[in-house]
Amino acid sequence: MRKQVLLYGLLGGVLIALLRAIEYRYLIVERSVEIYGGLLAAIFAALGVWLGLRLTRPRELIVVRDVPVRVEVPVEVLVPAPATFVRDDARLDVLGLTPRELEVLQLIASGLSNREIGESIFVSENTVKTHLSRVFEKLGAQRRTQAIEIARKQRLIP
Amino acid sequence: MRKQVLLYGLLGGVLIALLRAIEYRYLIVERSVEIYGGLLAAIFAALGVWLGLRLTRPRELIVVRDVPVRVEVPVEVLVPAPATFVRDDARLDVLGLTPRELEVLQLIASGLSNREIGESIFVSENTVKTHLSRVFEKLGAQRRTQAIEIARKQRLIP
DNA sequence: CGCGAAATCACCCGTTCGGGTGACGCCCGA
DNA sequence: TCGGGCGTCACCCGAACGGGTGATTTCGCG
Repeated sequence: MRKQVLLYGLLGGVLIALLRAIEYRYLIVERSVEIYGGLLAAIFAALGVWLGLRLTRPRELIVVRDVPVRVEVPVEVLVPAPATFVRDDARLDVLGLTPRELEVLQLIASGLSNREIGESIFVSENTVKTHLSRVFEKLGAQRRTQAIEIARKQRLIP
Repeated sequence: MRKQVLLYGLLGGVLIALLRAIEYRYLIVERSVEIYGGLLAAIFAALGVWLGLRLTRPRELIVVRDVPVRVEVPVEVLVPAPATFVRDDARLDVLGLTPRELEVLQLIASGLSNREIGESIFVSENTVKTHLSRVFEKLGAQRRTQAIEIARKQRLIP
């Protein structure tokens, strides 16, 4: 943060110096308003581009990561804010995915095994397998990883 | 597309006219270089902001969907382009993932089986399994779906 | 030169997954 | 009231997967 303030200050100083230089030269070389005007325009256009991008770029969030075993200290990292996910319900409809099927689809995408899914939604592992079979059939997938990828591309899951 | 060309052309004309006007006024009101320089600067800064935003805003794509059997007419939908993915190389380094390991990780995320991965990168299925074992170990995953989810959260893969 | 990291491959073994089949209860709309 | 969709569960079987061990080659770094 402080670095940014310094940067802006420095930039301002440079610009002022630049303007002085331009004005000074103008006093020496007569009738060159067009040249220096153009130069000025170009400089500020570039500045505008930079500034516009800088001010409107996606905000960044501080994210505390899931800490794996081998790391002792929690790590904080700047991450661009993700675009909000909007599920394609129309797509869901044409595929004919039922709510339950979508649910297990989301759960396999989160990395759970069939057994874990069964425990988390209180059904037997066999039931989970049945749901998944239908999901695979409807999505045209042979593996769960493939189903996840397909569903993601179709915007059924984040 | 043609509309944009026209727009830009029009804009250019306006700018030229503006410059002429400024210069003209300069001939009348003496010693006001600073004022008109500032004006010029402000105008082009604003132009720069607008242009920067215009040129770098996320494109929208026309997506032709995979058409399932039950739909008679192909559907086209405007979808905001996803924010460009930036891999967290630092994170990659901390975890100690080798390039080859990252490669197979990306391939399982795309839904391929071990055999298919082996065929696509011209190594044996056993080699793929070895790479994957190390990936799981380094990511702390038990399943490939879990590895995918973890890697995604850590911004190692899109 | 030697050492270690990376990449490659093989084998074994147990678990998980996917496909197929069959069955039962519930509920909603024709 | 009857059919069909949905959700639930079970069993079998073959394929895929994951874990473990061991081995070889190559390459860069000290």
